[in-house]
Amino acid sequence: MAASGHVTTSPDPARALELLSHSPIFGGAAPAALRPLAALGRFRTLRRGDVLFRSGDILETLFLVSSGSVRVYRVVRGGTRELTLHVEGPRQLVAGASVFGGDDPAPAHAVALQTPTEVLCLPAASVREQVFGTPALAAAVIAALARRQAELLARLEELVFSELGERLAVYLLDHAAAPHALPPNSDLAALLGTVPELVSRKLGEFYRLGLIELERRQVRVLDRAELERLAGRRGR
Amino acid sequence: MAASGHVTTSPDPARALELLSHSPIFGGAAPAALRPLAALGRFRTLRRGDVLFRSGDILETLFLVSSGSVRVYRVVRGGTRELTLHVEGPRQLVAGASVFGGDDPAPAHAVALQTPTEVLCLPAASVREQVFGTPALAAAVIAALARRQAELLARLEELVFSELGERLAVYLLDHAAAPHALPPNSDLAALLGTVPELVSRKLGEFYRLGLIELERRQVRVLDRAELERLAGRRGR
DNA sequence: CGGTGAGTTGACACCGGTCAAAGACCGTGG
DNA sequence: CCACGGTCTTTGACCGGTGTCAACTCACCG
Repeated sequence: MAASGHVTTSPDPARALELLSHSPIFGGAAPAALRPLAALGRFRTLRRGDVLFRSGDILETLFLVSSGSVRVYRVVRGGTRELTLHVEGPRQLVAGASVFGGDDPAPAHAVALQTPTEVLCLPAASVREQVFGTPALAAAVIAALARRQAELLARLEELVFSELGERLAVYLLDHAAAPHALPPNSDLAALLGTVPELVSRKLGEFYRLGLIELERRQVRVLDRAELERLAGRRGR
Repeated sequence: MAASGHVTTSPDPARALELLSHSPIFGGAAPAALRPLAALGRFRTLRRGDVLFRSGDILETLFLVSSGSVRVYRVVRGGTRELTLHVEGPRQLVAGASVFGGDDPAPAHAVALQTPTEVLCLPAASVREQVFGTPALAAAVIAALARRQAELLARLEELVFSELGERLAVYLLDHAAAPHALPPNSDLAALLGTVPELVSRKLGEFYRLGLIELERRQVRVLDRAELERLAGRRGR
């Protein structure tokens, strides 16, 4: 199990302000509006696999990734399957919808993907107060939520209507521009909405077709044009 | 094609204010904050099938359903399939995310489901100005977007991980508490993310199992307990 | 009475998931 | 240095749900 008992957090208002003012959400606000938030922030350092929160938790904290990355996912089918909703990197928000959406419990789990991953923890109540009272911040948060919603919609459509080969091709084109270390098949499966066995099969198939090169989990795209065709940048 | 050339709109500040102040989104604001919006609103009356907007339109209008209902859906697979995202009834918002999410084009189509359907059209720029500057409104809009996001998430999970029988059972339990006129199978298919043939099969199956009664498109639930079991309100 | 559209039903193909077994890789400890 | 154990990956066999195509029925309407 991930270490959950003992966590280290530390304040650092200067770095917090730096991070806040460079994030897409809070960047639009005047430093004066951000200073009180920065003073309340606590940095927390995680290792790969460490749990940020669990589905069902009542969140009183908003997280802003400082370095590393955080994977947000749901566990379904009685725990037999996982679906990764998104992976957030530096300057991105985690748990935005939960914190602002009333006091509903979190709908997903969040764990660190890398060692180290550092997040800035902000108390929800203060964030809300500050955001609602600052038009520029309110606008930015609303825009961020709207964008996230559009992403979810695209993801929904992809998962429901396109088949595995297409989704994998999209992934490869998005992530493997340069030679790239492939995540474990179980992670890929969670991302693509399937199971590790099928990821293995499809990768093998792409390899046999000469579309990619596979060497000890390093992939390289060989036939970008064909992959894009498979990815469904097709004209029907 | 739906009549799109000629539309009638009319202002009615008193009714608009009434509608706004009773909607879940704007209800939290002081009447003083809503009056300027109400003055800018225009009511528009639609018949079944009339188009409110199309995917790709740049929306400069926010819609609030006054009566009737509006279906928001995406067309996929080169036009061969539709997926209904949600159906909004009175006092509900349509196009919220698009209006607040920047100047991206609308990601979905919207048409009226009933005759008549009346919507209040509000100019996006004014709405934004008013919302961002009023903390109570900003909070309500953010909460609404967050809730919508949670709904989308649940829908995604349902569509990806549960099978058709479960989804149909859920639909029947949600919509056919009392005897109820079933929509055309093509509409049901769009709602459930499948094709009319399969809806027909599953309905027939439920009928043969004695779970529902079917008489000229009127359904009645006979065995609620069994339907709920099928719907996956199952343990674990 | 013929035409049109929706609903129904059968045959069939295919994708995706499950289970099980075998192989590759990597660490630890003898 | 090698043997061992665990995890991840690969592969085969198999099954079931879903989508497609086509034929047929039925109701409604001119």
